[in-house]
Amino acid sequence: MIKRPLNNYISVDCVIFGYNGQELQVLLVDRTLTNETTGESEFTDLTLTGNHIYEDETIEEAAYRVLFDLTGLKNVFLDQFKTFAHPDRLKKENDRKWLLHDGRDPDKRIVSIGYFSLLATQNITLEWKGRNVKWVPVSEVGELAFDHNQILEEALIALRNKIKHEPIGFELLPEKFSLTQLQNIYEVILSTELDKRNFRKKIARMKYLIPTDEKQTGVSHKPARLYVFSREVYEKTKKELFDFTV
Amino acid sequence: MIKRPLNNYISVDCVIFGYNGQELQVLLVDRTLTNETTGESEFTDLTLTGNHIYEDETIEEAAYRVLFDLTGLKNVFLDQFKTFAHPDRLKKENDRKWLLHDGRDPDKRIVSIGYFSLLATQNITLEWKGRNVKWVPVSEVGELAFDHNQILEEALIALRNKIKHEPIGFELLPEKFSLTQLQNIYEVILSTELDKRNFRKKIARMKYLIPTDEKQTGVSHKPARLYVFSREVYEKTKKELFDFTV
DNA sequence: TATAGTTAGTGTCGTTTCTACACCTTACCA
DNA sequence: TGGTAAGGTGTAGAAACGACACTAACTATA
Repeated sequence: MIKRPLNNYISVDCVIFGYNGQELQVLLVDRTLTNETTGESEFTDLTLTGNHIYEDETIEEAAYRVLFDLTGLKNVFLDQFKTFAHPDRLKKENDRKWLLHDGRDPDKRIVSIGYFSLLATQNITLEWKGRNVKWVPVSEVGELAFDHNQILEEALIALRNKIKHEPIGFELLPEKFSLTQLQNIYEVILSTELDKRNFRKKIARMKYLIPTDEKQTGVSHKPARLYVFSREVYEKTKKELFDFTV
Repeated sequence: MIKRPLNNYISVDCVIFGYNGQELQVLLVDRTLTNETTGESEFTDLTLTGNHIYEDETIEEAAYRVLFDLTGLKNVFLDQFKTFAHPDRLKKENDRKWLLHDGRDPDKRIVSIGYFSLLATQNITLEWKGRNVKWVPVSEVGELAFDHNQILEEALIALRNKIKHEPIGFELLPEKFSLTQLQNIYEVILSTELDKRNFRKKIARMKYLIPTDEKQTGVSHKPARLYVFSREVYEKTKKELFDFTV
């Protein structure tokens, strides 16, 4: 394998959202600093999935690479939402220790470009760069490493804004999904409750959400009809809105 | 004056929009490379207003600094919209020459964080860092330096998206403005035509656009009533939308 | 001082969308 | 075959939308 030269002052952080049928989740990675002489853990906490980029790589390619390494998937929803470069963003005590241990200069300023991603699968690699990976409900996220709480917060803001105006909810669902699943996505992300009948009337107007002949299987109640999203129809029928919020 | 250390791999580029009553404009800066031996100009073109940041400065502070240097204003609308870091973004021939002449390494990769700004004044400094500054109608912008055409394009996309959902149009107008002025802003930015009566009905529903008792002066026709935007009212009355575009 | 020129400002009607609200249907399972 | 659990549907009143044309107010100038 050929080593490609790293650019060590640019990184991407990917806020990877998932949905388990109940809650919005985010993918986090264990960070444990082991004292080399005693072998004991100095601290352990969690980070977002981030990565440096290669010198000849675009930031978007780097973000897709992170996603591919975690999931094996290539066509994943990905959106650059904000960039973080505060001079103190890596300067908490544990962060400095971690960087030093990793052979990096904790005083060096690193720009991190934030992407958020919506995954339709819970199937992720369990180990990434030798570290454990897991889903954590967004509501249960505690204190994260670096400025990752802030990055997560901004990712949520970007997600909520985007989902209000663009059809992206089903990126968190399998290709074929039920309207109840979709409604739940909106309810969870926007912390709101929606009326089932009104929601369905709205969906019926969106010609790009197309009912199939298939139904749910393996449920112990009336199975729901499954829908698919058609990007072609969406691109054809979308119109521009002018409606700054009252 | 104390020299603060520069961070030479992070920069901000500010896409500064203005409105002259007719068109959307963007602020551009002359870039002329003078051959040191012959004294002749090797090329001349235009750039956006960008700047490196100081080592202890946040990127937002740097963007505000650029705006302040150009306008003397401090409370200007500013929005971080996208970050540009393509490996080849500074590698056009003229760009390499310019960087070399400036004592910088053209092979070094520089991340640029894009901000767009809306200015309510046409009063700008005429010279900035020894370079001429001028307003150019967006429709008449030719080929710019570096990747600045792309940055401008993305800024326009961000502006159009934002203005559809958030009340920011009047950031391009004086504190007190007429509804016709406001309508023109929307028409120009969204390349659309709006019905005057329907526009005004919509405005009437937005309680944060408040009519004053004042009228235009110095116009040779019926003077229009002036309105002001109230941020307090806006923050109180805004509600969340859920309406992904049909 | 009357008039021409210019922009401001306003109402209605038919259509679409919004909101609130309750019951029957379908399938599985015990 | 009856209980359980979610799926799926319609209506009516209110609000917003889009299309459409005339009068009002002010200035300049003849």
